[in-house]
Amino acid sequence: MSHMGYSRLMAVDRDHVLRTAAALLTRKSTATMDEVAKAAGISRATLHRHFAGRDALVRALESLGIAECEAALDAARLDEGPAADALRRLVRETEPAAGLIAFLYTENQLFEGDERNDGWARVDDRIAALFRRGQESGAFRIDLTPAWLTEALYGLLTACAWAVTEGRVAPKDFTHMTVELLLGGALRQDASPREES
Amino acid sequence: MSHMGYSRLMAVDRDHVLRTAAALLTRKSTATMDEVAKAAGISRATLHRHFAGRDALVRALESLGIAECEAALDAARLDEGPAADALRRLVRETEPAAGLIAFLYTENQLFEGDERNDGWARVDDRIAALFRRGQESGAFRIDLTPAWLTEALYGLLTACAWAVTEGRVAPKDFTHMTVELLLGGALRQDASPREES
DNA sequence: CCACGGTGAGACATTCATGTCTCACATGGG
DNA sequence: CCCATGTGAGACATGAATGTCTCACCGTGG
Repeated sequence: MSHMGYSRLMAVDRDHVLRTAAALLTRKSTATMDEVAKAAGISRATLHRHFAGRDALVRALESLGIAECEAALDAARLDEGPAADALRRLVRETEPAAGLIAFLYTENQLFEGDERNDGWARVDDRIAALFRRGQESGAFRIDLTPAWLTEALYGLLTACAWAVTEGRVAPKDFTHMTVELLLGGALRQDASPREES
Repeated sequence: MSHMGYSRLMAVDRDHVLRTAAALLTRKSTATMDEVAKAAGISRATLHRHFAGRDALVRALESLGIAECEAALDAARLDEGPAADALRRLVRETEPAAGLIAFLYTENQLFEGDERNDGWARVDDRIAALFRRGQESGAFRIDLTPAWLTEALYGLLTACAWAVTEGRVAPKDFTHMTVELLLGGALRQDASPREES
């Protein structure tokens, strides 16, 4: 490990492969190992040298996703300032990883019987703690449990990531759409709605 | 077609098979045709007699899901009364089909290249029209587009359905958690939050 | 210059879900 | 009673994705 530079025939960058695979599997969750290798610009043999199999690749993606979530959690400084602002920062920091999170959130249904990566428990706990803090400070309503708000955050991130890829939401609106719906909901709060019908 | 009654060895009820398959695939989206047949109490041969293949089964489930959505849309009477109340009725009517919707919402990623069942366009339009009506009446905020609110509804239904199956949300709270988050968001509106930190 | 490590390409066997077929059997109607 | 229909069980072939292996090649470092 002296130069860190690499031509197209040098040692494969594990991180580059993982991020390429994440980008591909985000769009097509059933992509073949061959397609993943092609997307990363390497051969299937080399891909298999770095990740023993598809399971290992998905597990590595899971670890990457957890790491990115924790990095976003760190960068958002959830303990500082109003909980609502902390949540806004969290969503903003999470946006680059939203596609990967969407893939893992829907793929996790496959790991039902197996042992669950306990990294998710750590991430879930930190997010739930933010919602709990907001409830205790009086900023968040208490009839929605922190566990549900955490799941709702995952769900909205996933929905908005897909909506962006399908062109239903503009990429620049990702953070606004996600965080505003999660925080304020669809109802207007400022004005009294005029009755209809 | 005289009696419509059937013993356990008589003609298989297509609707029963579909609903059993929906319930199974909701929990395990990768279930094999053999597992689907076992769950429905029939043999794989019989299952294949009714649905030419897995694709045909998923398509039939898609049609069932669209039909249930349209039935819920009809029952919710979206044109009557305040839009917020109409949305509450819609979520309540949709709850029984939430698992199936969750399966289709995540499985639809697989039908990217193929032709899309235009039934979803009808459902999407009716839901988006509800949100638009709410915006025009002044009840819903206008910075969240109807298309995004529609996607968010799907996403929250899916997230809440999964949260219920995983025990993170009580089944009886399904409608409340979903509709209250979608309408009101996480923030308290009545009281001014006391500042923290 | 040469040996070594990492890679690409391809062949090959394996596994698994699927699609298809046959046969035996139970039920219900004529 | 006997036949038609629909079913269950199982065998079989197919296709796709995967896992494993070999071989040739290239660049690096000695």
